[in-house]
Amino acid sequence: MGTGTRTGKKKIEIKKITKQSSKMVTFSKRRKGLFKKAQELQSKTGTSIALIVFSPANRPYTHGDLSLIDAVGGSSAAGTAMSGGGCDAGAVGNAIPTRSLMLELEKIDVELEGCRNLNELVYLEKQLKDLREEAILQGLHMSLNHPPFYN
Amino acid sequence: MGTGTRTGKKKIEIKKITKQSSKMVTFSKRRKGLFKKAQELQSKTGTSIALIVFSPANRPYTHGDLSLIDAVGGSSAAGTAMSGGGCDAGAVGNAIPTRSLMLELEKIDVELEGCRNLNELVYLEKQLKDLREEAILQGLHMSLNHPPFYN
DNA sequence: ATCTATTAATAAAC
DNA sequence: TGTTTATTAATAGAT
Repeated sequence: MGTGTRTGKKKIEIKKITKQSSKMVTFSKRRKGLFKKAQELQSKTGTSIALIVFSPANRPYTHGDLSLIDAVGGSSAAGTAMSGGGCDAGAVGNAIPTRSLMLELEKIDVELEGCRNLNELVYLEKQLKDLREEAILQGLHMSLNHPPFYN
Repeated sequence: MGTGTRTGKKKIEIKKITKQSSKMVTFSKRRKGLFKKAQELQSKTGTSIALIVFSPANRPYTHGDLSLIDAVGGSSAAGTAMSGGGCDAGAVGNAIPTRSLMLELEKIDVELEGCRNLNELVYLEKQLKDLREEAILQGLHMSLNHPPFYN
């Protein structure tokens, strides 16, 4: 340890990432790892999984059968191109169930996060309200119809 | 001890996963690990995740913002740390500790996820607005980072 | 449930 | 971007 500049690996620290570049790298690696874990769980126990992860760039990555989420949460359950798959879908752009609602919601969410003044906040709240209202008008059930959760 | 009966962990064992009980144990362990990974990914990269896992007994376990899919929830709070934002008026120490604010936000978030009708949604939006408004009045930066989970 | 040998994940460097 | 590797974390099998 005493010989000055030694190129080598440092110890791993679990902390929040601040650098954007590092964040992207970490996201890629860990997203891959998470999906692998999910797949292993399915394989070993024969269970079903639905998983969505939004990248820092706000792109959705999916794994498993997203219709399961519809079954549990009661969203619009739109038919999808990838219907009921069971494998990694990778980046899917907007080709996911309830895609338009999700994207609108995510937009609001992102805006909220960057909100730095009240006017913007009020505007975003209104956006959120409108979105949900529209969802109901479209026949989206607001109530959850599922067995008890165990988290 | 070459021939005696030795209790202890075997190094190599041909695994047969046919027992139901073993499957249950494995599911419990790995489900926990998977959720932890998801939490870490959220925490480190500030991204949003929705995750559902069905147990062998067909019970749903959820993690993250399921509401992202099934309706309105949000508050996934991917934050670009406190870059940019304008400064507040004068040197006012954080009258509202960031931690307290985080906790309030988290409460709202939880409520939103369980929101089942519009009235509740509107109420929660108001709660969110009030919270943020108060934060500004207290001289707190509006660029919030989220506390996705507490280990 | 706790423990631990072994494997897998991964942060940093290249 | 991908590869390597030191180190940490996850976990299967046993108690």
